[in-house]
Amino acid sequence: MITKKRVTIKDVAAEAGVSYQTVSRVINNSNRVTDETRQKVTEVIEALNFRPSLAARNLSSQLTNIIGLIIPYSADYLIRDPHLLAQISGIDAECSANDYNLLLSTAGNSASGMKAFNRFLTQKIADGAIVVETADSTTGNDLLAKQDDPYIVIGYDIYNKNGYMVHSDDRQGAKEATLHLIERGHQRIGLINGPASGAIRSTDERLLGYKIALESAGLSFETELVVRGDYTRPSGQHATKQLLALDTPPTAIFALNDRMAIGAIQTIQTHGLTVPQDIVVVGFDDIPAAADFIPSLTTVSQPSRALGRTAAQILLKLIAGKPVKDHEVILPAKLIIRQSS
Amino acid sequence: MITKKRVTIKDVAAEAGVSYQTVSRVINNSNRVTDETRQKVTEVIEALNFRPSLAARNLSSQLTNIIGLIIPYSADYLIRDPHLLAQISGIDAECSANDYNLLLSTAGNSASGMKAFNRFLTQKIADGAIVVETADSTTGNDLLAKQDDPYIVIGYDIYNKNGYMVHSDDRQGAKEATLHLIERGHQRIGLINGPASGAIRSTDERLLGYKIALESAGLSFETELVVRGDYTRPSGQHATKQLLALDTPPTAIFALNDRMAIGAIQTIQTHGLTVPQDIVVVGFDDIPAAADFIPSLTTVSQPSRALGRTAAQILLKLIAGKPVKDHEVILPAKLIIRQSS
DNA sequence: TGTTACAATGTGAACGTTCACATTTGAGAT
DNA sequence: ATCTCAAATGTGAACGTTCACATTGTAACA
Repeated sequence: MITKKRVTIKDVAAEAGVSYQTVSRVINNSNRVTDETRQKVTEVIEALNFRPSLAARNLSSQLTNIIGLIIPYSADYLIRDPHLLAQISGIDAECSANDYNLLLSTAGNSASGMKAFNRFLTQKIADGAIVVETADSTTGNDLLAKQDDPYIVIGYDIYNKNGYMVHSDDRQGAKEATLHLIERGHQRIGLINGPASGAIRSTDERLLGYKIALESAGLSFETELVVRGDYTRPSGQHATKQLLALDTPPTAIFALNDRMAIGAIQTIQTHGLTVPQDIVVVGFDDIPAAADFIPSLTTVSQPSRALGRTAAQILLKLIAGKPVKDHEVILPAKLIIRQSS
Repeated sequence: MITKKRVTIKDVAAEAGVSYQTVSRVINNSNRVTDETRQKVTEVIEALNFRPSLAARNLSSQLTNIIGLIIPYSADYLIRDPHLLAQISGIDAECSANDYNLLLSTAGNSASGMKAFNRFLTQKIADGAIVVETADSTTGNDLLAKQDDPYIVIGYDIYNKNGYMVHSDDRQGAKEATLHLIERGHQRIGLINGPASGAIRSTDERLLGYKIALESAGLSFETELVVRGDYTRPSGQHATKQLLALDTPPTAIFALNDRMAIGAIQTIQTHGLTVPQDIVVVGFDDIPAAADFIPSLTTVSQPSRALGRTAAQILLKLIAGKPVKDHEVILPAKLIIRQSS
């Protein structure tokens, strides 16, 4: 380890011939300093290569200027989620703009994952936290509700009635997608569902959107047209086989995520049918592959980056003690029509 | 802001009837404490909901227990890079295991991006940094070389001769991919190259691997078979059109990344040809879409997670002042044979 | 029974900054 | 020339922990 003695605010002060407090004012851009003094101090800072100690600042100011980003994904899941980076990007943009740093804390179900999570919770390491809600997030979130620091969930905070959350309008997105299919004349619309109801709020919301659309069009909801999947491509393939095996197969399939939708298209093609000529397919999420796939996939795009940005904005307000009126912010999802429909 | 007074080590000490140093020993798992004392203190910590102040710890210990992750991507690029999350995941795993926190700092070319980067550089915010080298990383890395804290580059550190770097064996991966095609009997192998030579080391390495493979098989390197792309899918399509327009078109195409390979397949199909029957295609990267695409894409997989993990391991050694012998660690890339070849 | 040695615990100082307040400086009004 | 007031700058204390060293307690030994 380099044991070179650290350059402190006092070293700078001595060299510049001012008091340390003046140096402090300079590095904090306080306006209570003459331009002349500021100039001189700045030069010395440059010359001595002085870097203020964040730790000392934090200790003194009682703030860390760090926002924790808690991602309760297992590593594999994390890699596969295209939203996540977009969300992070939005969060990061907002944090950067406000001189906040972003501390990443993935917290899987593994021991080491929970360790990171615990460390985050048990140490005053950040001024607040953004939690990304996922299918995997069975543990941990409930713990968050108990501690003092403000936090906000991207997704649905099912553990804290008074919590803050930001999510996209899954219901409206699914409704639009379904209406889009109905408008194209489809009456029997198969739905590839997510895992068991209640586990993931977004799944329920999307399903609800589907139902509402049917209802508003005067179509009946038919149980046989709803097949369960688990958000993986193979499950989409499997579900599609079931749908195609029906006495009257659907003429359109709405998969609750893109990966399953791609699986659906593949299975349809395997059966000698063409998309969109024979069967139309719509997905949800707008993953990068959706645009690249042939046929390109009609899907519902979530405003991932905006979600991240909004979550960060609200959290920063909470940290600053400013009032935040809405506990739940819902951003609109957007239907993107491509070749598959 | 909640202004509740903070519970400190001294509050715990008073309550438990011991000195604050003893409390410190307990929270640091020092073995110089009786089980009895430890128990009592632990109970009080629990009861008072004491959380040690990271800032105070850092200030005292002169370490932050934070590793900075600098990602010089622009936001859009960041979202599209499937490696990145895998790398982060590996880094995070290693950090977690060693009680280190991971601070994210994306640093694009934008003003706000550079701001984050500067903040990182000008404040003692982390004990060390991991820099992800990218096509975008034209600025910034050179600055890193000038400062004291240890850092390591995932990719090729072209700014610092004495720097540390970890990357996958692009050359060997490309060589294997090319040999794979040669073994299948292909003599004319088109190559969809990356942007201008010299800009990205990995591109050069991959191209070199291609050349070496040709040479080792006694095949000549033909300039007309090498077409420039820019790592986007459309550029792959465009390049493929050029290759197919040759008097003697190649029977195999090796694209230096998957996105261009997918573009190549699409163009080949548009021309009424089939993959792999008429033309064989190989990519590089193994993005998620590579496995989903039809035909699934033969490609070279980078050990992204291992890269992250290794980088973190080395950085932690550097921070601890332990000797690190190799300045450049190269992890093997792996050819994944799928339908497209 | 006194000495030794080491384990357990306690005390003062230090880490580098910001905060709250005190002091100095200088320009304008009298 | 003196006074006033605000702007500029300076000083002591505090933030909560760890480090280095000091003290106490206790078991093992001669």
